[in-house]
Amino acid sequence: MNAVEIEEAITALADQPYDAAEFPFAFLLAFGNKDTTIKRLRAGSSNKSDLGGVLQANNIHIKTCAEGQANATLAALRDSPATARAKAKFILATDGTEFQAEDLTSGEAIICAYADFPNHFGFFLPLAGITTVRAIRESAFDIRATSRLNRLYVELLKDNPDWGTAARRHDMNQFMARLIFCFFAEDTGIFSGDATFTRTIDTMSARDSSNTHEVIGALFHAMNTRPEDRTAEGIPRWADPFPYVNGELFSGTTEAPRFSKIARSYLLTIGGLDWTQVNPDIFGSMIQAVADEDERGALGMHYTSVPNILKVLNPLFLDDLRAALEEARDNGRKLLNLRNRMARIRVFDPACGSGNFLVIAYKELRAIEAQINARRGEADRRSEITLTNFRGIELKDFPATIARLALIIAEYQCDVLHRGQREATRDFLPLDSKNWITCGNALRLDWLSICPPTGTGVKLRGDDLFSTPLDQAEVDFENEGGETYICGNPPYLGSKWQSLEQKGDLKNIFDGRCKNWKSLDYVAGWFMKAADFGSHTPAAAAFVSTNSICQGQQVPILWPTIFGTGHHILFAHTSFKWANLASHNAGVTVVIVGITSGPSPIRSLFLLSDDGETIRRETANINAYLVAAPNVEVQGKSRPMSGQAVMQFGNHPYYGAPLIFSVEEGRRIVAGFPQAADFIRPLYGSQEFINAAPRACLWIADENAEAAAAIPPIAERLKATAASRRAAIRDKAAQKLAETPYRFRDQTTAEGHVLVVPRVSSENRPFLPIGLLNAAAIIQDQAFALYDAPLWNMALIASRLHLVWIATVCGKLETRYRYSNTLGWNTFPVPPLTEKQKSDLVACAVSILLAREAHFPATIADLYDPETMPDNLRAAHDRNDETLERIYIGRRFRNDTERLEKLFEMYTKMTSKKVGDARA
DNA sequence: CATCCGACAATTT
DNA sequence: AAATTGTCGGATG
Repeated sequence: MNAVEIEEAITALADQPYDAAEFPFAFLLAFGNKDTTIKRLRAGSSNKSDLGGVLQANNIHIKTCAEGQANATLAALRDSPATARAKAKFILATDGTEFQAEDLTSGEAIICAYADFPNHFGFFLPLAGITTVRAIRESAFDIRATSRLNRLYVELLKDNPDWGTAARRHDMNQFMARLIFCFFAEDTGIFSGDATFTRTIDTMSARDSSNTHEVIGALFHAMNTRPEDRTAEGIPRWADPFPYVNGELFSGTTEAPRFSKIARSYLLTIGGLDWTQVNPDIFGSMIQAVADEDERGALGMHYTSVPNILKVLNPLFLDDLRAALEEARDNGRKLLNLRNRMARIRVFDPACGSGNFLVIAYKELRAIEAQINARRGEADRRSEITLTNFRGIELKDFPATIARLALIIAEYQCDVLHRGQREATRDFLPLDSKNWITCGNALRLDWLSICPPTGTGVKLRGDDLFSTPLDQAEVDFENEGGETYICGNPPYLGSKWQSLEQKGDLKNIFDGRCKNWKSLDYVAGWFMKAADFGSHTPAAAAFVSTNSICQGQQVPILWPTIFGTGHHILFAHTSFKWANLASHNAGVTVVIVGITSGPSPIRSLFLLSDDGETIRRETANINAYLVAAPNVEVQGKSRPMSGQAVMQFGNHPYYGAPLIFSVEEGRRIVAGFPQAADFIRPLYGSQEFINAAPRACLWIADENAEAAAAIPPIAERLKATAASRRAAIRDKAAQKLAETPYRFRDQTTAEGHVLVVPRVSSENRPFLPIGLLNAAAIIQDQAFALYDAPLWNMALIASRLHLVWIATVCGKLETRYRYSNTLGWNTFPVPPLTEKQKSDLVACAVSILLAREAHFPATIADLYDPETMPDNLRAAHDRNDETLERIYIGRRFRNDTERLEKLFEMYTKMTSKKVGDARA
């Protein structure tokens, strides 16, 4: 169960009549325990309670009690020896009126009315195993509110299908945003004491809900009408206490959808929540799920945590402002200059979602400004930082609407925090009517018109007029001498997952500027647009991105193009795993890259140390691989550049899954038809090689096709292969291969021996897996093969030097090594080798093989486990490295940094010489 | 023809 | 549930 489902379940539980006997079980059920677990607890077999309650080991001790006994019961639970013995994390006591609980690990306690306990569900989330993401526990309110709003949204659309159509979706979204604003306003004092939004709806609308929409409509109408115009507009007297809000939020239609009885009661419940607790950055990111079928249930999928947002914003500009604040000390003049500078900083998020980057940036700037004002003795001064300087583009209407609202709420909260409730309320209404969040396709819109450069009057112009309502972003606003910072977390989509439209977006940006742009990730578009923006006006940009744009094939496509615009990498954060609110937190490994065309003599590279700490390193340059080294982009080559043997891609089955089977299956076939033995060979991909567990495959030469097909179990598999190839109707290559179902697409084998290199393998091993197999072995496409290659090639691949190269210039699968013949092997710089050097290396390779042999039948995975790697094997690798590195520089390298430096240097020399040759 | 990628995916601990 | 570690398909060059 995810957090939303749990919230729904315990809300339902609290709504039911209290049943003392059932409560503990219902409670545990709501937190996602399986029926069988509950059954066992009921039966008593797993119930460890010594007080007649319910005690689930390692989790919680619950006891219901007589009226008024909750406090005493909680004390008894705390003192119970069974609680300690079963290592309970929580204790809980309730009499159906009062509810008490304690987190025994932290000592945190809850005492509340029984009906209110769902408000504290975040407290108990560890019961459901949701502990890793702190933000969830700390934003229990946001989850509750989101989940309720979602139910209201769905209910309203059910009764008002026309509001769900494309034409009215915006009205619907704006309606929801207005509701949220009103809930927030009535709880935080933005509305005066008489303007109680929820209670007014409750009392003025009929219980049968028939006129709810009219009451809400009247309230919205009032909020869109100046006090002096209200009589003329016929605003009812009971709507009069509500202030004029405007701010575009209430302009346009004030019509409301019709409410069913259920929808009305949802509305009143949501209004009853304590909206002072809303956290705009978290709420905003979660609420996207409210209006999006795809994201519903996968709540918070694109949630960017505050620490991650700060990883972008701090090095981009906040650190610099804080340093300036530090430097200004109490110097009034300097403080004033800094405040003036900050008032003209623009933050632009061209993939803003519901605006959490903008909200955090705004809050941080306000915090710095508050310090300036405090030092200048102007603590309650009105802020110079205007919301119009926080701009965004968002594709979807609902998040775009919410982003504006989130900023408005953030502004109010900052005013309360830094200037006090009274000042905040006095200056808040009416809202500014300008729209500074544009709904549209960021890759098609002209960023210069959304953030016009200083001194010029660029008008908004969308490249695609149909997806860009022209009136949306007409904020004429020039920012003389101001700084612009672009930031965000745009969507990532690998080249073959993109829709035609998305491909078109990239074509629009990259076509004619670089070749092979079709292989770029969708996120590359944002970097390129940011670079183009920065070429027109001073700016710096930093995005969270999938790490693949800084790896392998994308590097030589994207980065020379970006560097060509005069940009460089200002700071970067190397790969770290993405974390979101989903309970199993799979997904993606990301980097953060900041670029600018301005001066930046010192550049910051952030890395995660082994114990998870972020380390900052200052360097003169950061290259496209996010390495502190000169710019190099390694271009794949189809032939080795330095005299290595040819490395081939393994044999691709190409829809030939039926050609592959287990070794046991192979034995069964041979047992029935001994003549089949001639056509069955051991098969090795990555896994099979690393774990010394080959599979079997059919391996049939053209001239044996008929003989093989005469064997029934083989014939069956050939038929299946032909069928699966024919089924790939759009793949021409597959259609052709259907005519030769007895063979893999490729059919290459060795004469004597073959060297195998897995395509993907764990990054935890100290050396790359490489091995020697006899000629019978078939290498499948999951591994590379060097057929009959001299063993000194193996010495190269087994070296630390080669691992460093592969780890840097090849792609990765998340952080796994992904070997590539074109990118990594063919480009690997090797000095010319003498026969003596070759035979020395062969000896090294042989001694590695012999060292492994001594541990037979240990697999590569066993032998190269960093914890348990045998000493003799380590020694053999050490000799290999010693021998090879002496060939390179006449001594051992000091460390991997030096190894990489040398390899990059050799590569640069190697490739620039090629260019020279071409000219000559 | 050859190959590089996956807001991953399957398996183990 | 978290940690570990590499399949498989197929568009792209």
